[in-house]
Amino acid sequence: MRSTASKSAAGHKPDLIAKIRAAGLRPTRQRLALGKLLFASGDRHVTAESLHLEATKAGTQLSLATVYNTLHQFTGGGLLRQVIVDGEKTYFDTNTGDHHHFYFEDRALLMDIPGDDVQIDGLPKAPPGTEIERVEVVVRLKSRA
Amino acid sequence: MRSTASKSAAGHKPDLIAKIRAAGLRPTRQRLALGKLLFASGDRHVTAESLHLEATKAGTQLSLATVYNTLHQFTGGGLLRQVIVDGEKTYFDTNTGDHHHFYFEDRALLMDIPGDDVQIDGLPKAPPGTEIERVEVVVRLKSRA
DNA sequence: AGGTAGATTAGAATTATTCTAAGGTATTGA
DNA sequence: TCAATACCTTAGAATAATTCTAATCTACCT
Repeated sequence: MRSTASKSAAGHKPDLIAKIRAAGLRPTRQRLALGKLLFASGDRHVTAESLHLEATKAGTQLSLATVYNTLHQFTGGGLLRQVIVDGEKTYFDTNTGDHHHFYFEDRALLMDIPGDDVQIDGLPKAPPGTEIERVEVVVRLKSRA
Repeated sequence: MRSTASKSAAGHKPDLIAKIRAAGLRPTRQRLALGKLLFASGDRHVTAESLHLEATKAGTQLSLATVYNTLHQFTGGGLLRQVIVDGEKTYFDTNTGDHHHFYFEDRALLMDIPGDDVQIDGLPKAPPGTEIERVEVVVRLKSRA
């Protein structure tokens, strides 16, 4: 053995490990594998099922329950954002910034709305005793006949 | 018998019967009962379960499946609008006009945003081959600490 | 290296919703 | 008005997404 790096972290980007640690989580094999899939490329939108399939195909064996757990833990740690558009499935978005979504109804596909140009005017104040946590805009698209 | 009105419609507002007929549906006892609950007062937001409970309390016996069916049929006929905010439940809104929602996360309660003052600017065009079906704005509220 | 808190897992449980097949009822045409 | 029929309703089973449970494992601190 030439290195003192922990086994689980071997061959993984320190970035990813730091990211997971920053979320208050241990960098386990499963979390590293899912984190790699999620954060390697640009912004992504996944469901628990799609990510589980992807991980399985990539050779990581883990249960769907773990994927659900991990997605929620990542969300809790600010690494992901949950987006709800169709009541069937819950989507998780690696873009945690303030932004909005296109939703392709036919394909059940979610896409970030590029740019931060979207502006909403004329919103009434939050009712007494409450405060606005977030404003979500979903633009529902259907394919043109 | 002094009247020739059909049995099921007895004692019900002709308005409601017309409304249900206009949606292409027969004014059955169950639909009239649910329609009465839904459209008697102003705008309402219900879930299948809440409406089923309400109907049961009001003395109408009907199955939850019928409530689901009826809500979807009313939606198909343009009498209701479906609103999805939390992935747990589907809400139905008697206000079918163009408007947006406050969502009280703590209470899982939906409320129309009053007025049509909300304006959204800076939205990009719909991607090629698609068209915008609807723009939905949900303002998520949490109670202030 | 060993103990322990935290993580993972399989499978059962839960929850919302839809389906199915059988019996009921509003409508319509005679 | 009445029977035929197309549409409704229903109980219960089925489905699908997600969460829970309790047992086993593992990362990490000492």
